Amino acid sequence: MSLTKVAPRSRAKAKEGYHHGDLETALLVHAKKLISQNGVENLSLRQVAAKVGVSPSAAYHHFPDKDALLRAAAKSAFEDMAEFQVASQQNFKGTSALAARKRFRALGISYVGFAQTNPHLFRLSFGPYCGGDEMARGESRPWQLLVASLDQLMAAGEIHPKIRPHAEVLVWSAIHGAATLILDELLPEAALESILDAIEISLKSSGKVGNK
Amino acid sequence: MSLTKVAPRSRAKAKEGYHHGDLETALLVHAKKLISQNGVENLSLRQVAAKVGVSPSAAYHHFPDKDALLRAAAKSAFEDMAEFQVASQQNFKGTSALAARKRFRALGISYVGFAQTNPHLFRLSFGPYCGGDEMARGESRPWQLLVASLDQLMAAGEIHPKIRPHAEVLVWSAIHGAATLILDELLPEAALESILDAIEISLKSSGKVGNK
DNA sequence: TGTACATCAGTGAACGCGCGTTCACTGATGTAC
DNA sequence: TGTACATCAGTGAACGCGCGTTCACTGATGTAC
Repeated sequence: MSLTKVAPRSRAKAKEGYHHGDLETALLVHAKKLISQNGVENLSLRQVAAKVGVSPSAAYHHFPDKDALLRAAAKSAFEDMAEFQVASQQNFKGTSALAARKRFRALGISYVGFAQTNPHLFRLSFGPYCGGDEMARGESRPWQLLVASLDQLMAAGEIHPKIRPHAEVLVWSAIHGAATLILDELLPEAALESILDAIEISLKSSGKVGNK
Repeated sequence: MSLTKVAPRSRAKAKEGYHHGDLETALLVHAKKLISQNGVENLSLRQVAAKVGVSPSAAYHHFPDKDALLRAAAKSAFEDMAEFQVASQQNFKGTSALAARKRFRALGISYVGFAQTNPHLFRLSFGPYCGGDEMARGESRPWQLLVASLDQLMAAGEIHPKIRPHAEVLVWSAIHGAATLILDELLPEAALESILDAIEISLKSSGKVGNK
């Protein structure tokens, strides 16, 4: 419910031994751990506190309410996905068109892979607790990774200049849709390859379609 | 939790005046109504019963548990979307390529439109309570509408034969992703037009992409 | 048609539960002099 | 360095709440003869 934002507080690792050290981080970590096991809908503040080994009320010194913790967890999970994506790209170095395309595909495949490996965290990242603002403004890591990958594809001549401005939106939609539908078992996992092929075709073509 | 399926029971409109008449339908209708207002996460069986004007335990004569009601509601909401889509297509009759394309776009636009008009019902249709089976097998109404629209597009020469087998999957992913991301305010509503353009391009091209 | 009975869709009280949040508190840590 | 005090991150008991589900029940409806 509440719209207040999470207090920034000590981001740096506080020294251990002082009361708890860094309860905020600990709560976040364990919240994500429990969510990834049971889903957001089955998470309670008290569970998190218990897991961390702290009384239920302690959390209120770090988050105004449960919602704020969940929003922080959602944002954090989103960054986790970015890390996962970065790792998946590292096997494909170089500036060739081939390398750029392989990195691009790895980005999409890892997006879906993260969703499959961590379905509950993926669901958490989107929907009600989605931070929104920062991502809509293109400031999130996954978005930045996508922009960078498309820039490289463009530099390698794999994207038609007329299409480039719409590329992020198209790619994100198609991959996000694929991830969601595969998660819901509405599409087979194999569909992803077809989708990636189709995306590449769209990006490379001139952007003209028959008479309207 | 439970995996038991909803008892079929009297699908036909039972005569009013007998106890309740058709409590199963009434529960379903009011569950959807409440969900569309407050979201699934805020729905309780007791609320639904109260809204219908029946005791909380009455529901158990029609659904084994709350989960079963929610799954039935999810399925019903999905069919609602199909109705919404059908209505949106009716302005574009004819067998010309132009008409087929307009109907196709109307299908995508109405998908997103339904999501925006009924965000909670849209969210309900996918995710945890998604029936899965029937849709995965392509038996759901929205899927059938998509297949029909693509067949018409194909007949009108707007889809390259090599692409046709992958068309459903590509289109559904891209549109579903767009709907979800627009709902989460991660993409502007205007992005949909670009995406539809890109989809049409993909469908019409030959399916070949540079050396891999 | 009338009666006896089985079926079935409701009631309403009760259950035990875990939840988010509050409050007054405590005691460790940090700081000013 | 030592002391007095302010700050702050914890505790733990308590709150009121609405929840899903159960149970024995009731009374209306349908049915066999």
